[in-house]
Order: sequence, then structure tokens, then C-alpha cells
Amino acid sequence: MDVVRVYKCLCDVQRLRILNLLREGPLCVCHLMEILEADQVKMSKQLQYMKKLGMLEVERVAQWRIYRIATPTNPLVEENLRCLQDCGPEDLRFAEDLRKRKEVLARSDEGVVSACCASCSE
Amino acid sequence: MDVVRVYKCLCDVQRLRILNLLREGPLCVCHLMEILEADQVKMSKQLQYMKKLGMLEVERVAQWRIYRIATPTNPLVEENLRCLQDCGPEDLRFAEDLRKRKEVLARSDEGVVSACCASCSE
DNA sequence: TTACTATATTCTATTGACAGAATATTCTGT
DNA sequence: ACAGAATATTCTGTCAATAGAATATAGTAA
Repeated sequence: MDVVRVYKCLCDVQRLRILNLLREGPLCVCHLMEILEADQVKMSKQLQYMKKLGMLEVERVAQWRIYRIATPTNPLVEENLRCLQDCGPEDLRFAEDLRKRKEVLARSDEGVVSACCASCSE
Repeated sequence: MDVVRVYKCLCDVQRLRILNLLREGPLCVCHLMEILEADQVKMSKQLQYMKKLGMLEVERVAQWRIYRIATPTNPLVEENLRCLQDCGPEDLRFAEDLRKRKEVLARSDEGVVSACCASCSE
């Protein structure tokens, strides 16, 4: 995956937010949708876009698709995602999203929301 | 300049090459054209594009326009440009361009090529 | 003034990204 | 086989980016 492809993935807020979440561990589409409050089609399209560029990998588990950042991890990608945390108050969304991620995963463990994909984020 | 804008600038090879060169010091348009073997209009357009996004600054010296990376330098930008050097053999162009830059500037000092902009790259 | 050099802008056509609506596919549970 | 859940694809319209050709501007040199 060449440099330009990496940046093409990074130059959209929605994609940045997705990557920021996946950096903490794999997630299925429904969890991503819930955390980012995005609609299904938009989410799916962004995921396909990044998959085509080689940024993401999918694994099929029962009826879910678990997305993760492609391995081996590209150092350039890793470094940039790391930066999202301290990129200033101009954008708190990234930290916010991570908080929400924990919440959603916890509720999912308790079976409160669709207890989908036990395989999410480990 | 927010994160997404930075990545928008970085997601094109030509722009990456320009930034990689400017990282070493300011350059006028004609030098950029020569080093990158690009035509004038394309070059000018890319420069305007990045200027609009706040990535570049221009200074007018006689009939030349000297472009530089906007100050204060954005740490995210700096970090990513630094990476271009060691981003693998997949793209040698960046190192290559820097070599050519020295060449062109040297010839320019000797007045062999248009001895434009003494102010270039210091 | 005229011609020239360096650079920018405008116009047109093409392509790529993104949104919304509708629909399709695939797996699971019954 | 059928219904429902999770996810993907297709179609249409729109807007941003990119290319090529032509032209404009502004400073310099003669």
C-alpha cells in the first residue's frame, strides 16, 4: 500500500473516525454504525472504499463482518492514527468516539444491545 | 489548518513531491517546474490548491514567486514529510527529487540556468 | 512602447467521491 | 422453505478535483 493510498483514506473525517476506532480493535459493521451514529449504506461504502485501497481487512463471523486494519500494520498509518488523540481540541470527536466504543461494547457484552460478534475487539 | 486539510494536501503524488522539496527550503515556481519536470499550468494550480488550504505561503521577489511551507510548521505535516524519506523503495522519487534539487540550485548559482531568485532555499 | 519572462486564471471536458433511495445477497433461526 | 437480520451493491444526481488548451497579468529588458 503506497503512501498516496494511505492519505486518500485519511482525508475524510468519517474514515478517520472509523480508523481511529479500529485501531483499538476490530469491530463489526453494526457496532461501527452505532458508535458513529451513521447509516448503514454510508458505513458500508466507506468500508468498501478503504478495503479496496488495502487499508482494511474483513473477516466473516456468522452473519457479521468484522473489520480490522490491514496487517501487517503500516507504520505510517499507525503513526498518523496515534496522532489523532493529541491533535488539539479542534476535534474532540476522536477521544469521544473511543469513549462511546467502550460503552457500546460493554452493553453488547451484557446482551443489552444486539449481542453481535463476540469476536469484536480482542 | 485541521487534520483533514492536511491529508487532502498529502493525497496526491505531485503535491507530496512539491512539499518534500519545499521542506528543504523555499523554491520559486520555475525551479519547482524544472526539478519535477512539470508543466507550468499544472504546477501553478497545485500551488494555488495548497495555498488555499493554508499549507503554503508565497513571497514575491522581483518577477518570481517564492513558495514555502506555511509557518508555524504544523507538526503533523512535518512528521509526515519526514517519513517520505524512509517510506520504502516503492518510491524512490522523493530522494531522487532532493538530489535533483541540489543540482538545479547549484547550476542556478553558477548562472547556468536562469539565475532566478537568489532567495530560493535559504 | 514593444517584446519577453514568470506566473496565474479561465474555460471545457472528464473523472472520482459522496449522498440518497431502492434493492440485492447471505446467513440464521424456525 | 420462509422470515428476518446484517451487510453489500446498484442507480442517479451532484460536486470536487484534474487535465489540456487558451489566455491574462505583471514585472523586466530593450
